[in-house]
Amino acid sequence: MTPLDSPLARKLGAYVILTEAELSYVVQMQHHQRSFEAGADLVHEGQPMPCAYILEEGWVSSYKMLRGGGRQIVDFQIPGDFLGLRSVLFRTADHHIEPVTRITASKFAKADLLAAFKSSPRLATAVLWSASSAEAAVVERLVSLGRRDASERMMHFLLELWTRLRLVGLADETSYNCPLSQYHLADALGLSAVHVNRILRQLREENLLTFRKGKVTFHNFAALVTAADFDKAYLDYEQIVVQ
Amino acid sequence: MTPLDSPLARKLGAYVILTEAELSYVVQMQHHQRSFEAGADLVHEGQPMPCAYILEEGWVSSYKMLRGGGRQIVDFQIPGDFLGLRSVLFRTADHHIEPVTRITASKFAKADLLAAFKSSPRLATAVLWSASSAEAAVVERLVSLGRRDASERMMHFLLELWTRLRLVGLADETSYNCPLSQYHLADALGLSAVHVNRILRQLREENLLTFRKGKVTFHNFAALVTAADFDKAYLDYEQIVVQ
DNA sequence: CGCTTTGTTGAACGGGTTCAATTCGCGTGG
DNA sequence: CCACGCGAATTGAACCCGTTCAACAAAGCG
Repeated sequence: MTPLDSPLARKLGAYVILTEAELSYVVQMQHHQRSFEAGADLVHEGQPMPCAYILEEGWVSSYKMLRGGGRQIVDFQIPGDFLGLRSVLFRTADHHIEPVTRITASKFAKADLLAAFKSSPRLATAVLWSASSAEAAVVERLVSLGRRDASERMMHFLLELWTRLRLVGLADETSYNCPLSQYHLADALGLSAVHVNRILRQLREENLLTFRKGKVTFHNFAALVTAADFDKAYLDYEQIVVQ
Repeated sequence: MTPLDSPLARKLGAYVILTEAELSYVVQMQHHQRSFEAGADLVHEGQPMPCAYILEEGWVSSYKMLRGGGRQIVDFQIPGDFLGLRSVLFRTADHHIEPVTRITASKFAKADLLAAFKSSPRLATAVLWSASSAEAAVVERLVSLGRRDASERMMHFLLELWTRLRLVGLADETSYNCPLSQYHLADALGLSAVHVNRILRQLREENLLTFRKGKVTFHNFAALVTAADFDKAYLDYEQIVVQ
């Protein structure tokens, strides 16, 4: 694997310029690959988790279950994201982690990460930055659930996914492949699957975006960004690259 | 100030057993006290923030504004919590920070914190743990906004506040003082102030809890925990104490 | 003591849910 | 190759939780 094949290296490289040595360190951390089937819980809430993973391929969801059987998806992970980074620090996971598709991920131990941090503070900064922007995305979702209507939530969410996928080279100018079902969207956005369907139809009819057969396509970017009240700072991520 | 007077020392001490030296280090970090008036923005979104604070007294809210004028409160901070810890790492704050009451807080620089971390890894662990459980609380609120109805949200939120206040000695067995207005509750829980009022009346009439004149009182703890689907693990925080 | 903020209550409205039925896509086995 | 089965998508209709608008009471404060 070369740094260009590694979504994580691409992402970290977008935050901080990394040296050859740092890049190869990152790549080297990903040699222990393994694959998991869609739907099979990777981590079960309350279960101890001694190690974490770097997601290489496929999509994952992190969610919490409620007594009544309801489900709230907290976040999705895409290639280059960490799985269970928090759980490494603590004894047990505080939510479920389940692949949305078949995935491949590389395992690493707490010690590996700490060693990497020790050898390169800049690498540590990049990882922290990445973790921090994942947290910011969760906060942005909180804002959506609290104060945005269904249509705004959907647009905002699909735009946010686009910026994240872009960072690892998995989206082009106006579209990306997205394996999420309408049930996934519903459980992430705090809506019913039925209403997700209606909203998607509405957005399609308004010629704003299309989500069909696993592919999201934006038809009017400017209108979407405005209607969703999407923070344009996200769009400038690529300009973070400090050479 | 002694460790017992310091909410932060109390909280960290609940996570990890700290030595005399570590405790005094924590106390020493809080010598640079200053006070702020209620309502005056401490940090404005997008504004650079070179240093952070430890909240000593009073309550603070962190929130995001929406284009339409709506507000979503992301979290409240109580004594012992950090203000703008994240903003220290990054250049700019990603949300507003505003005192709910008149507060006193002690300033510290990024370097102070890093020095503390270097001198005591256990202190670092405790701080990270504390930051991490704040994040977990935000996730729990996300779940509330996505999948719980107004009554459950309210109960869950007031119970969560209780556990946090307990940790710093600001709540007794069944009650605590709470300076939040119904507007604050509304903006934190994604409800309208009118509906917050109705829900509080309902909870009072059902003899579950009372929130009047700045004081929250629980009347039936067991029923509340069940109705709110509140994770009892939170209640066992005091038992976390690992040496 | 008036003024502003906060709390309280009623009535009408509406976004989103729920229930139910139908269709579509697709892998599987006869 | 086609029928079957099953999960996902789609659509309609009734309902309901929470909002909005509006008015008023209470409490805090200079």
